[in-house]
Amino acid sequence: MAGRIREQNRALILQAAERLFADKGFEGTTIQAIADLAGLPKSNVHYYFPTKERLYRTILEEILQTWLAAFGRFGEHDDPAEALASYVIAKVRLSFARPHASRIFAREMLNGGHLISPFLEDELRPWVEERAAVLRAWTRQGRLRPVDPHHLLFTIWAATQTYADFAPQIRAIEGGDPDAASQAAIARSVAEIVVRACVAQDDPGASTSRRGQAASAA
Amino acid sequence: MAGRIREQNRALILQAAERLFADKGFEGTTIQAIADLAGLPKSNVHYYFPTKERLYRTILEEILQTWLAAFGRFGEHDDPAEALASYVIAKVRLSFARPHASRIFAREMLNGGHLISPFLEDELRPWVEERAAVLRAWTRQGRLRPVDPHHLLFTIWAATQTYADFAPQIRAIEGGDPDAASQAAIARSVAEIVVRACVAQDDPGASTSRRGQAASAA
DNA sequence: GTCTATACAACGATAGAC
DNA sequence: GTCTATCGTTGTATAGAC
Repeated sequence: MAGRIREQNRALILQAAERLFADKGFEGTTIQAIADLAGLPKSNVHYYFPTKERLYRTILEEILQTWLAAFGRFGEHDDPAEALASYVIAKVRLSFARPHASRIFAREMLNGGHLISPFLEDELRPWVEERAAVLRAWTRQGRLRPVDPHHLLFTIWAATQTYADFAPQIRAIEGGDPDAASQAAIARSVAEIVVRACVAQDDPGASTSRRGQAASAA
Repeated sequence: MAGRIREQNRALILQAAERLFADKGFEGTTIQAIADLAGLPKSNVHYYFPTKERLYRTILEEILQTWLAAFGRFGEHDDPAEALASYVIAKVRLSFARPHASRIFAREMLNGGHLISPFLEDELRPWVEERAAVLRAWTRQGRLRPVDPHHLLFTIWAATQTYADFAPQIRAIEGGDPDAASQAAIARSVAEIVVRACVAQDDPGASTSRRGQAASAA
């Protein structure tokens, strides 16, 4: 069963490469460093992935799939507070669960987004338009305050991904990396900010999210 | 007056380098590319800046100074809604005015923050503690809802800087880059989200910011 | 399938003519 | 102060032995 070794080595390389691409970027990562971290000779990396760019794109595509799967699919008939809170919480969880993926995605944006523009146009944009329609419907129904749907989503994405992308900043202010309990508290904190920002005060569903989740300050 | 040429060439190099470092990162930027963009031979870059790292650090330090100057200095006796809104608006303005600076800062974070950790510890952290004290005081006075001060600030930073750092994403969703009027509308939108999220409903100062700034959706 | 040796290109940096 | 030529190093990728 030679396929076993093949699978395992591929996985080792992908894992090492994801971490290094996240930490140092594409140009800052050498194949030698990937090989060292994976515990393999340099040539083996080239054996499994013909070029550095091919390896990078393999990783990037897996990340985009993960991103897509994490998008909430809330609809017009969901409860606004609940739907938004659970979306925010899922996104914060993803930032803590796969910080390297988040940072590779962030680097792709900083680099101009050329490699992911098909994703942005074909996947993200339609998703945003659907969600914006839901948000506007909620506003018409008086369940959501009038808020620009696009900018609300931008704010949610930014606020949730900052815990992965700007981890050194968080670390410097909080005095260390958050443990599992803190991560859950952070997710609630951010969800609370978002819900408070836009869910109508007299919406019955909002009451559950408005209470008992006050800040647990450092 | 040979000093004139010196100043001008230095400025040309710094300007070109800031843009390229923002677009492609430190490793992704070649001195040749900087020289080409500045309209100078490669050797001249080395004449004014002995090493690539020296050039990079010069740019980075100027950015940190700009960042520091943009920090709002709101205090306990300011109006919460007004103080937070003007801080958010100033930060959004800075993102649009100096997107390259923002993206170099973001890359520094993604790279682990090693070069800016003194800044984070010595400048940012004390500023955060002072502002957190103000936010807590406002909450005690009943002017601000109980919200985790740190996470509120993280959210503000992330939401404002995303317009520089993740510009390709904004572009893909909005269908183009925002003009001056759109930039002002964006600043108000984000400020509104932040103010609504945490300013107490019965605070008299909040009423001005709560009205008439509804979304101008795309 | 795995590893060693090496070709080839690109980059940062320097020396030295002007 | 400016520019040309070049050195030394590093990195990707490949060829070929095992």
